[in-house]
Amino acid sequence: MKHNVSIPKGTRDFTPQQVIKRQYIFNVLKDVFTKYGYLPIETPAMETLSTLLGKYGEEGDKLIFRIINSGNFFENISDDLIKKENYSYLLSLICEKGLRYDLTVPFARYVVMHHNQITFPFKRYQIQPVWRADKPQKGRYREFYQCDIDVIGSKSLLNEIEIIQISDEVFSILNIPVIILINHRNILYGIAKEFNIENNFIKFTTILDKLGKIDQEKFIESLKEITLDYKRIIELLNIIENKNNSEKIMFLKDNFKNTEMASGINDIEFILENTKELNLTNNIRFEISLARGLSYYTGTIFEIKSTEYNIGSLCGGGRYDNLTEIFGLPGMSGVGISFGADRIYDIMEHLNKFPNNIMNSLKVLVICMDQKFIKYSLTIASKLRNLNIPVEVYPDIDVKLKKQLSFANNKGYKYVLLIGENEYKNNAVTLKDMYSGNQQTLEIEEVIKIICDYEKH
RNA sequence: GUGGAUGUAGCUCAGUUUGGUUAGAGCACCAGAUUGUGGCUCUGGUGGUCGCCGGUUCGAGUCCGGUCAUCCACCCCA
Repeated sequence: MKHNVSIPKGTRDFTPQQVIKRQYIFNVLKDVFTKYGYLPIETPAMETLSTLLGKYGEEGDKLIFRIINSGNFFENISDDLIKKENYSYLLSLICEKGLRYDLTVPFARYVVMHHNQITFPFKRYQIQPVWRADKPQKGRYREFYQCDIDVIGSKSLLNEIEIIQISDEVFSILNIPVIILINHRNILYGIAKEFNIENNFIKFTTILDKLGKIDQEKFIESLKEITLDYKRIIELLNIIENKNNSEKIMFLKDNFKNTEMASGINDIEFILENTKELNLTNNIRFEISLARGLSYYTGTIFEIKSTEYNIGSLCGGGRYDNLTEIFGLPGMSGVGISFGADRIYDIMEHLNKFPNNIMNSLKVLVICMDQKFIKYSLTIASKLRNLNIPVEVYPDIDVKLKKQLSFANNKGYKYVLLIGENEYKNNAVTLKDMYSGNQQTLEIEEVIKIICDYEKH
């Protein structure tokens, strides 16, 4: 039978196995976040467009899913308006909401709306799906989960350090080797200023971001578009590329004397210095080509990548000074990072990083072989459940035993309890170990003991 | 938005180069070998408008045109 059903492009269903694995990732994240004093919040799937638009740059605005108004939204639209072909204005009349694009902007909105109930500095974590109307491909979905932590109301660089520490801890628990990339907007700005291209700053950063990703010729081509001085920039980048963190810092200090550069370097130096003795599992690299597209970042910026599998970045974040100002609350500096749970999942699946015992929640299947023993079977199942042992009772009594055992086998059950005439008469059950194939008829107390013993190791 | 690839059974895919009886395989499913015993093995079976529309032809899964969908890369990003 051909059934013609589908789900929207870029979205996915998750099987029980996948959900369990995903929950494992979420739980690791929650545990670490909680350990550092972060509290959970949740915000609605949709926000008003005035909250969302203009925060993610021109490209980002295009990728926001819009929700059409309910009811007869054409009611107030005259033919004249349609003839004028001002589509963006028309759109604004029939569409006032959109699906959230990330968790940082809704968080900023949340802080503004709730600031009189919040004690600052406020540390929150948030694990929820976001939606982007991107073209899907490997590691890119239209619906995916972000797991954000942010600290707002504190300018201290200790927050940056803590974020690095948390990231390192998360990825060492998940057993994914990563490299933590950091940079600073002021350093980028300092470079731009030196070459008199502050006017083209955003463009400059997006070009810089492609260093090493596209071939040198194309890179030079795009640099030419914004400055005639491109040779010096190339020269500079080539010098910097092979240096280690402290050499890079020295070099920039010596060659750039503007105040922005000085403050950026100061921050990076402080962060690197104070993470040195934290025994981090993963390396931090100061990467001056790291730019990040989101226009709201103003200070440190982060990105985390796997060193074993290329699937884009696993985390991205940074410091933003003015995000809440747009919503009318100035002077609230914040810093945060977002963990891409779906990519973390993909990488763990691909590199086989999930712990083996992750699917072990299924323990006992009860098979009742005749209607007469239903009460007896249910009583035994209850006894086990009272001891917190997960038990499933096969519901269709008259299904062949062969099929029920095959069911147990396919679902990975460790134990099957068989209940029939013999067992009932002797007030016992037959315990079958599906792994070894052995079985014995025992009193219920003995069975419980065996199952509990197994549970312990 | 630009470029490349792929659509055949529930799933993974062969077959398309060179058109030719009834379109195959593995997995999954059902039945049996085994009426109170799963996995392994063996035997048999169910299951297809070959993405869709049109064209060429005596004849199209195969050739041509269009269309839709999916995947990959670029862009950007988690």
